[in-house]
Amino acid sequence: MEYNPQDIEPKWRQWWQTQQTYKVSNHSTKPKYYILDMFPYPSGAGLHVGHPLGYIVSDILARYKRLRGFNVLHPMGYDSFGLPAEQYAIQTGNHPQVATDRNIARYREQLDEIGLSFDWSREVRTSDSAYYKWTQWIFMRLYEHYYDRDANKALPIAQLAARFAQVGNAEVHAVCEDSTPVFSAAEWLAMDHLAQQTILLKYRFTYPGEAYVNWCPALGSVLSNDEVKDGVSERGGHPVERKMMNQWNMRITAYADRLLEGLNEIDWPDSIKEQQRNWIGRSVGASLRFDVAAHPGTQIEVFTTRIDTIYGVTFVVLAPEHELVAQLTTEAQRTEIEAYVQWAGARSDVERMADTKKVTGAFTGSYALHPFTGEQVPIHIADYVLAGYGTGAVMAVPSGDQRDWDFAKRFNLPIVPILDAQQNLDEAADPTKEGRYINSGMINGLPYAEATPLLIKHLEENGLGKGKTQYKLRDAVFSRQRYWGEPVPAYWHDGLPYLIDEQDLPLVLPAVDKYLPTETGEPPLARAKDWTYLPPARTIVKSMLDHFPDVNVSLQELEENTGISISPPPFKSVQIESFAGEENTNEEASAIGQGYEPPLGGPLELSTMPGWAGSSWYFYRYMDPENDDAFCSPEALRYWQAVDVYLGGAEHAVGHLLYSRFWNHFLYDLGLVPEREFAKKLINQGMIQGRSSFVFRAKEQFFEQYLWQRVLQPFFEAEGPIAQAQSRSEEGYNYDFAFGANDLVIEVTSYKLPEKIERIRRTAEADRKRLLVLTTEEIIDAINEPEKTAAKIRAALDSRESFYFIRDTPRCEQLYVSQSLLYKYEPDAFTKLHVDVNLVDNDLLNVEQARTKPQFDKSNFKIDPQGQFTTSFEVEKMSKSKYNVVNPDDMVRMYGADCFRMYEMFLGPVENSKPWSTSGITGVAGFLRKFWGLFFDKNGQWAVSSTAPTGDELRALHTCIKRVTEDIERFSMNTCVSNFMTCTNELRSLNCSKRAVLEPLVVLLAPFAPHIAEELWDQLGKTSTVCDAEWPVYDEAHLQLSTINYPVQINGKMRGNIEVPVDMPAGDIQEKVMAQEFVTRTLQGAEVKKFIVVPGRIINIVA
RNA sequence: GCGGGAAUGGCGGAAUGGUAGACGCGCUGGUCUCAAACACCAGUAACUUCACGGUUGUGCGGGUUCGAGUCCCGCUUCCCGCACCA
Repeated sequence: MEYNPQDIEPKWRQWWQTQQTYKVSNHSTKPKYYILDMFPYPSGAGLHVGHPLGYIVSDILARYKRLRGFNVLHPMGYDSFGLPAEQYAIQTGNHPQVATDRNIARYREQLDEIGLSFDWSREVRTSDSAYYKWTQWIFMRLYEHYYDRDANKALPIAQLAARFAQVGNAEVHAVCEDSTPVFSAAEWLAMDHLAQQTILLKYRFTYPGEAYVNWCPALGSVLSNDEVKDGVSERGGHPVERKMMNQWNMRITAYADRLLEGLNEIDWPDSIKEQQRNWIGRSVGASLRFDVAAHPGTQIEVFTTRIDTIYGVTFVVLAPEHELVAQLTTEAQRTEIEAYVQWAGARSDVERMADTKKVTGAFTGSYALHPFTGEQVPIHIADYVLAGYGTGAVMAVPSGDQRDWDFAKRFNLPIVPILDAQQNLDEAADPTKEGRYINSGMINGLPYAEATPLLIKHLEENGLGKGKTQYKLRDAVFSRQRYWGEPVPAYWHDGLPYLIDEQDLPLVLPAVDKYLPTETGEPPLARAKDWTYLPPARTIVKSMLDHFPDVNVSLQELEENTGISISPPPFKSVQIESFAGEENTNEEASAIGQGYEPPLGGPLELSTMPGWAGSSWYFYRYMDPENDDAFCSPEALRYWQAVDVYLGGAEHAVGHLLYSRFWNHFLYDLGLVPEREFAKKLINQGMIQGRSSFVFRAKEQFFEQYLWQRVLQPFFEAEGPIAQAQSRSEEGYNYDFAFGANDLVIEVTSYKLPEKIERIRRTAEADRKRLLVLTTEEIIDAINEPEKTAAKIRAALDSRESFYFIRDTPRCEQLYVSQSLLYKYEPDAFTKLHVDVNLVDNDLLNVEQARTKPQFDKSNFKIDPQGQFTTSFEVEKMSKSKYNVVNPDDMVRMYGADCFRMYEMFLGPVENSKPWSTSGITGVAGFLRKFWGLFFDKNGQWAVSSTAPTGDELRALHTCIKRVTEDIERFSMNTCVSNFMTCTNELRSLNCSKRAVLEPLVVLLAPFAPHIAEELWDQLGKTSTVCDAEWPVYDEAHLQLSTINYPVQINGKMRGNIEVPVDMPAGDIQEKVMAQEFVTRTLQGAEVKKFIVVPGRIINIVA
């Protein structure tokens, strides 16, 4: 029987499906193991060969753990809300669900082909209402909680309100907005509901608020910081501007410290942890206030990490947007300041980032009073001070900070040295902390370590400021003015948001007529009819009342008269199954809302949630995907706990991976999940890049004046119709002519193409411009279907853009077609493309056969000297827009899924990025064929025998078991494949077809190449799946040799080898080694100072 | 500028401080064949030698060690992330 993956693979995939081999139960006595892939956004482009890399790694791990006796949860789903589907909807008018469903179907098809062991019964889709019901539910829990600094965890907002009623907020240590006023218990109780709720919003984890946000006009939506790269939107690359808007926010800053600490307990790549630390950007320093001369009562608060440089302060700088700018500007300076503020405001982020070296600013005319010396220092504004960080104001120390130094130089402000270390402040600032302080009042003569605590103490004792920790992390903007996302489960009344009743979840996306913002600029949900919330009992009663206008009674009267409350309770207590061991109580809930009639309803929120909402908790839904009563049952959570290994790309470092940790910490505080961190181990798979192909077009001018007039025309005139291929060189260009006079193929090679030839990416745009681009595949088509191709070429060449270079694509690199061809077309004579001149046998030129049996005579082809194409490809991110996508389907069709899986693993370490290349896949294909060949004789007959294996055979097997086991454990899949190859080669040379050796090998191979393993397992006579076999254990005894081959070094240099029995004593070994010819020869009588035997390893003679 | 990572044949890449280059691709030669392809066998770091062998060699310069690709110190280059964060 011959190995033919196309025969066996679909058969077993079908069998696994009908057997439900991959279905996982939540009830098992086995230890659990949860291995998770980052779920994909199902884009219209489908999967490319880069996507499955991580899925294959996790699949191998999942299958391996299963063979080792674990109950393995290995699910997959789709992050199916998102912009592309919506853009498609805007363009076509179809509901985004349509595109989403279609894309998911395509993804599923492709994923299935690879033989991945996902339990599809647990699939989740973030855009399913049964799923986003729980996204909304978590949103509601966030709204109902605040962060308590004393408890160091999230607590119900009702408890906070209760404490306000007892002690006011001065004593309460809770995370809130800086602008929150201080009030006493009496003041709190005197506030009306509206005022109280407004205060509470400053504490809630999710809250609407005015803030500077990244507004993207092209997308018509705000974006979070991590969705903006280099001043443009990550998706689409549209410009982004800063704009003050009212948005829902997520108070992630409350967890800044917890998120930092948590990094220490998880096994994630250093780069990811570092990126997160960076993003959170904790810096410890002090905040202090400067009084302003001639403005009693006005203070400027600044933050500094270098309070030790306080005596070097010679001016103060405010951000142009700072709220005090207008007040502090003197009449004399007003014109200048206003002009500057306007100029700075008009600058986009891109511009600001582009010239950070340019020093700009303006003087307000006012002076601040130095808090330690009382000296007057000028107050400037400048856009190097950011409004969004710290207080938007800095104390400028030109001697210690380069930006302040630059500014001082530009505006002729004094620079005062403050350290006695040799400072050359004429050239640059000195940011070091070396030496002792001078010109520094109370800290003169002290070093840095002593000065800082002293100054902070002084600040705090004199009420000038305090030690403070500042973060770069901003609260995350949580609303998007888009359609295709989770509706925010809140409605508005009197300018305040209210949550809808939990019973009304999910709040389903309404139908709209168009997916665009309204004419007045409101989000698409404003187009929905009746996008208004009425609590359900009221909805019914009200509609009844509406239906019977004769019944002249209001809802309120009805409630009073019947005694039946048809309103939902104003605050719903949260039922919590606590994993943290202590119960959160909601007893004090009555403290708010007392004597207050909740609003009957109101217009629902028009914005939707951002893409990261649904992906911040999906790993729990897989544990219990059908549950309609909870996002996940406590039982399921207790069993599966958290993700053991999480696999995905590094591009989510500060987005998804940080938000998920935030939500998880929150859910943990509520006792809803058992672990602080949701993923113990994270592995980033490297990106597989694409090779982008470019076509070259001769510039028309070049063709007319140079190529044609000076090269081609004289050539034709001299030679007449060309019968044979010829070459000619001219000014650094080589032209190889291959065809007759009228239809001509010219290969042009040159290393100095650029100025005469333009490079064009092979894109839709290029095609639209009717540029003729032929791939080698199309050339092959041209032979098979000359009419079709001729028509295409004719159409293209009818235009003036008639001359093109044609380039092969990486997909066809096995075909020896040279890299660039230039066609000229004469309409009258053109009938057929004579590519066959270059090819040996036309009949064999279809792709399928060309793959298995290349039939070319290489000598007929132009191949570049290095055997590589020298021009015109670049390694880039693989992407549909770059026209460099390689499809896994094609690979699977050509070589089979097992081969594709193993080849992807064989490419190199999982975490490395690498360009995709198919060269080398034949090595893996050959291995599979050889492995298969161990089971069959030359005639294809089953050859497995029950003979007892020899020591060599057992050693080959057990070496393989040992290495593969160790390598899987450390995620070194590429060396696993090597080990299989080595073992197979050895067994082949030993002619081993023994069951005792091959059977364990099949199990070993099963995680990597499940199809061939299942087939051979079946042929070995097994009735149950190889997925449930037992992982073989290696036996050290089989690895032992009777002799050891020691390498012998003399003075650290390898000189030879010596074979000694395992049990030979060291003294005898030395005697034997010294007698060796190569030893005496190299030593030449030199005295041996030391004789080192590292048992089992090496011998080193020191002379 | 700051932070993280990397640098090994023609290529992808292997090497708990212990024979550098496993495994594969590519290339060269051979067997088979009318001839090719497939397959199989052998070779393949560089320099040197008829050969045995010798010398050099893991980005560069030092160091620790009997022994360094691996550890330490100082650089260079490249990739990734952040970037006027006070």
